Amino acid sequence: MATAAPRQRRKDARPQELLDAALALFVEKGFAATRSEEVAARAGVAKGTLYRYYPSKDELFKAMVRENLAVHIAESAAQAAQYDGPIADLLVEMMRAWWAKVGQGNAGVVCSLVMTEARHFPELARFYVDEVITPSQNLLGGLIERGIRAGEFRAVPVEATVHLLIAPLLHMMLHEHSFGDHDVCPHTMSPMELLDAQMSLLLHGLLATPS
Amino acid sequence: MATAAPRQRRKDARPQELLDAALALFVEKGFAATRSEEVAARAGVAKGTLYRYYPSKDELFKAMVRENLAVHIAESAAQAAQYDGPIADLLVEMMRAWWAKVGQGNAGVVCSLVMTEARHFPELARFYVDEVITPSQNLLGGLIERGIRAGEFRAVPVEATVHLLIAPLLHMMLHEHSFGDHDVCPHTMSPMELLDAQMSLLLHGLLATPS
Amino acid sequence: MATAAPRQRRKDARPQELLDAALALFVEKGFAATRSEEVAARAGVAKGTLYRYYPSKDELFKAMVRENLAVHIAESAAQAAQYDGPIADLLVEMMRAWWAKVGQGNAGVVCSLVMTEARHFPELARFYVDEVITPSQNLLGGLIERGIRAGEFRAVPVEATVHLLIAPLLHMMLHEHSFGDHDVCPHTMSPMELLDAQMSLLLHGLLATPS
Amino acid sequence: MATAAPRQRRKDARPQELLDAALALFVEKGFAATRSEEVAARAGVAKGTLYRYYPSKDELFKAMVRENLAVHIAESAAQAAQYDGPIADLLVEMMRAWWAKVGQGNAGVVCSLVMTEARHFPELARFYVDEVITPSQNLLGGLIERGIRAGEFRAVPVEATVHLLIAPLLHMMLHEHSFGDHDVCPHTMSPMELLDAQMSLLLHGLLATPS
DNA sequence: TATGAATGAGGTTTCATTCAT
DNA sequence: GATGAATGAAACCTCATTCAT
Repeated sequence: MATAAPRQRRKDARPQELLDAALALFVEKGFAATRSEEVAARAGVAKGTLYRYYPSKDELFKAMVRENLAVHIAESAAQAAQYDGPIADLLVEMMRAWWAKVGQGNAGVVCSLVMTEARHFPELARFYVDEVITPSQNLLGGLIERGIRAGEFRAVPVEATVHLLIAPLLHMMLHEHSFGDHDVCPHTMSPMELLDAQMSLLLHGLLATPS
Repeated sequence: MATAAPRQRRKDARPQELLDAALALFVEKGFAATRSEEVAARAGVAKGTLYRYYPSKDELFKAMVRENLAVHIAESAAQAAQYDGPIADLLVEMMRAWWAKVGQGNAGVVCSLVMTEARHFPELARFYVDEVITPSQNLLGGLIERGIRAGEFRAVPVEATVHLLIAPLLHMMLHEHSFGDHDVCPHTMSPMELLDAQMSLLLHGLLATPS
Repeated sequence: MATAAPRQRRKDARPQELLDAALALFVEKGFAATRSEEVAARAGVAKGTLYRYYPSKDELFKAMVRENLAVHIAESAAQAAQYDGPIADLLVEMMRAWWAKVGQGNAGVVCSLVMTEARHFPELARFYVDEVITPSQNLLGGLIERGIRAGEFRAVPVEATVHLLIAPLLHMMLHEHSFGDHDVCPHTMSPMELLDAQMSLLLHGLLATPS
Repeated sequence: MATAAPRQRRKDARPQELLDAALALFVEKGFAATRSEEVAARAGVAKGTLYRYYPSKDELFKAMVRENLAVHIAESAAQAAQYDGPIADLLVEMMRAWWAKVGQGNAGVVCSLVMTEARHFPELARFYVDEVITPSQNLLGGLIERGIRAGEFRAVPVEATVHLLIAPLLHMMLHEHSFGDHDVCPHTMSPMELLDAQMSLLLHGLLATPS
């Protein structure tokens, strides 16, 4: 049948459409304030249909998060391995690449959402920590250690340094998520500007005359 | 009368007891998942009593936030004014003082809560931005500028630098708030260690041989 | 003591002040929508004081009704007995007197209130019927019968005629009570005009040429 | 399918079933004393179902009133226009027709209910005045004026006369509504008897010897 | 498979009434 | 007696979830 194709395509796309709708609404209004029916409506289906794909609102949330984070997991670990030049350059490159992926797409707001709703979803929190935070920290931590061993970096505390690399960007995203609307806090910096300034500062320090 | 004292002392303390109970529960379970009755119960009163003091659950939340933030507002601006030595030392001093105040007491978790629940409380978000974030940024930004003018600091972009000072600490608090329970993410660093490492890094930079 | 007098006077007046406040508020907002505390406040006392005088909101209502109706009960029966002239004149006179008493003072709105709230207060309904409605009907019915026996009136059905005398005035009061506010129904007739027109019509009929 | 019918028929009938249940309970116990859940139960559905059809208890009340009054609005105006004989006969006819419609069916108790609850529903009060009271008054008033112009009636004040036509019947209904139960006031007159007696009295007057 | 009518547990809020001071 | 803080039953309403069609 000619009509079967689009209908089938439609049906196959359902789960993704529902997850997209869920993401948009959870970001906009928060998990608790979003009703299942709204999600269904935004995905163009009826309330009952949502429950054919996800057995509860909680599971919908978790599926949405996993789906949107899964893409970015276990990606960029490889490029760090076979690299040769100065670690500082690689570090800058990786931060920029990370931001290009996370900051622009869905992953960013999903991270904000996870932090925001983590108390309701302990398993999800653990998943996020295990699959997103820890790998990222290990990746960056490994780079720092390489730089130190190579004599390129000073013998800084690795964990703190990693935190100092990650936190400003994550915080900026969460800030945008929490206060971005209501024109409450007009940003004068673009994220990339922040990133560049951050990397420059971290590498060279604030002091004019290094001791 | 001797018996009058506890009664009266009790009554006068009610609002604060309710705010304390609210803070504890909102932090523990989030705003939406906390029932008014639980707040009342934790404060040792019945459901209806809560409504004698705060006309709704929303207002209770707002009052709790304002109360806990009000203490720290408009405090530390003064000490920065009449200071003479190196700005770097003052900066380190202020960050440590800020952390001692905010990181230890209630203000820290309240900030995390505000970020977490900001979408439900637009007015509160604005209040927080106007009364907490902006003043803090101005204070630190002023210091950075003084340092640059004095030739002590390099001509770094001020806004990004301020962000780089604040974000790691705030993010650490939020991280603790979101993932701290469920022993999901055992910290190996103490906040003060992080702060020291952060300040050292920011001042001297990561590179071993400054260009 | 000099201060005892006014204080005592005050206390003695309490019950009446409470009943007055209750009347005003019940008329204004209805029984269910009036809170006990409002009644107390309007009477210038605290909530608890109200309960020293009336054991419940229901009892307060009943007391208020009885108090306001008691005055008019068993009054005017006497004047009808030793009267000599035309019954028609007496009838007109009594209706006018009744209106002057009931329509102007509190009794009118209390009647409206009783009708409005009667379903909640069965005993009160019975009290009202027994002490107000039935005596009034008997009084007027007796007059009509005297008029018929004297040949002054046609042999009309007594009960219906009594109803026709009473209903228009009661209805006008209730109408005012229900729709009087909200400038929903501007009256062009004064009650006395209505009463005169009514009596004239009832006595002489509508038809130009009596058959 | 044979089984589809009752389901569907059931669903379509829901609104009306709910309105019927609401009418019965509001009449029986008053608006404030009737709980939403009772209305639902009487209609044979659960609490939540009621709210699928009417967004609040207030709206349920208003819908019920409008539904029950809408039938009678804008009906009988026509029959008055093309009539030829004596106005008195037409008047009697119309009053009897009106009573047959209003007095027997739901409209009567609904009118009583509106008067009783009018203070809580200002918009509804206005609706009732505009759509029920005023048109009725205009209709009857027009007839009276026609009769006066035709010389059939004396030059009586129109507004008062209209009031005298309407009030006794409305008052009887309200009386029944307020005191009818509790066998508090056994009626010896049937409404039709009252109506006939009323019309006779109004037309011919009470006096035996018209002056 | 998709629908959306129906459900009812669960939450917020009100307010008549009590009682220690 | 007077007060008003405290109580908790009761009412309204929401919305996640189910299930007959």
